[in-house]
Amino acid sequence: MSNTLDVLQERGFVQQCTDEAALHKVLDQPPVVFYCGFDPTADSLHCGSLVPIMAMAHLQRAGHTPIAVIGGGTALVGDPSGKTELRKLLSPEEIARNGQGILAQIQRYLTLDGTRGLFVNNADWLGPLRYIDFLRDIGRHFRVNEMLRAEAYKQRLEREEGLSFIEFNYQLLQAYDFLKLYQQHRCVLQIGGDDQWSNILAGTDLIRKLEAKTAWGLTFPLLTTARGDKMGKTAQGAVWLAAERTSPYDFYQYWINTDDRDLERFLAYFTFLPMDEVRRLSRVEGSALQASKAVLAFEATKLCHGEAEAEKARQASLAAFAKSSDDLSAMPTTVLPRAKLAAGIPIAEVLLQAGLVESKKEARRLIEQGGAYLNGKAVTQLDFTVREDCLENGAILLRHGKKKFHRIVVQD
RNA sequence: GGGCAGGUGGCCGAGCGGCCAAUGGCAUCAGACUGUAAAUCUGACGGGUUAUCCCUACGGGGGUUCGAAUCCCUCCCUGCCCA
Repeated sequence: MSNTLDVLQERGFVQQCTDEAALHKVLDQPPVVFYCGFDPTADSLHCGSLVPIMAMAHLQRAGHTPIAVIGGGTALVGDPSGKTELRKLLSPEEIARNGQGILAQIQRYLTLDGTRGLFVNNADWLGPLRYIDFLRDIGRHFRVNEMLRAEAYKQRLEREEGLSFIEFNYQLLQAYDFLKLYQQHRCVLQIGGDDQWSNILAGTDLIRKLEAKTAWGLTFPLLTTARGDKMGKTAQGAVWLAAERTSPYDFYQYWINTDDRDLERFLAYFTFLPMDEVRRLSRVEGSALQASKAVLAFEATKLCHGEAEAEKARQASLAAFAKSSDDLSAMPTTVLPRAKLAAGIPIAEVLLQAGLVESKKEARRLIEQGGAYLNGKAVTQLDFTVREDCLENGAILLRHGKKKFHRIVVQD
């Protein structure tokens, strides 16, 4: 069996590593306890977080023990790494609530049963910290001149917004996390995005200084799409893992729309398909890539929402785009009272209610530009009224542009 | 604490008394082309019971003026230099 580090490397997960040869050796003897932190800045993770999650899953599959650390304490401070601006601070209540949501999502990918894997909140040990004690025990090990040289701070230092003292402390807290996890769980590896590199090093340094032990760090490349956009962001906002925020259908569509150039990387990152299969799927050319993208979309949706939801999303997608299915049930749907429809509703109103436009002015613009469709036909009249006779098989299919669909059904 | 320079629409960045809902770039959206991809071209791009009418908007508040993003006062925020 190949070493997990080789697996991660082959799949493109490794950007930097503190000591590759040594880590390779360590990972030959599972279980190695490792951790990755997640910011509870929202009640759901978005698909950018799938990179660390998948990396953790690969490590767990190889017999290692993951600790998912929810940054309940550090989120009170705010990580400046790689950020160009100061993040707004969250209340402790918000953070606690967000942590719960995130835990549920991570558990779809990892087993965190207390034995094979753990879930902890760093607020547990950061909360009770006493400032003077912390300064004396931990603070003394940090050189400010050294910290200032870290890439993570450099950007902010050079920018106009500057860097506040609270943010500057973030690195100490994250290093302290690593130390605590080492002391409590013999955790010897931290993984994270490449913007975490200096924070991770701060942790391994601290463990060396205080425990005279070696710990390792591993970072992933910061994911951007071929176009240079941040992974998981669309014009409509982030692609969330929570079904209430991004429906399985929309999640599926996100992956279907992957840029050709990203396909191979994404298959490697976001599915568990063997690399031979990944390469085979990526080798095809032209429109045949669409079928490969469908595999990516299905696999990624299956991991996040389960096979049944993935299948429904696939059917709805086929129904909308390829007409080779008639199961539209997974498509985002709005229910209207039959009486209201019988009375007639202006098309702009319907588009607005369906969430396909954000204002009536936008609806008007869309119609004027020929981008509004009702049951597959372009709507040309600005004042078109939607009535009961628009129902086809009990539903109305609205479309914004080429690929944003929404279904309207009525209820008595 | 003192001095200087700044805070403009999702971002960058012009404007410096009326012609400003605010030049330009990026992003976004639609159309054409296509493979639910990319690139390219064309158009749109604050909101409102579509009106050449109203509302909201140039860090917050107050003021001068017929009229302010533009001038004055004050508060808040940021950077640089000095302490």
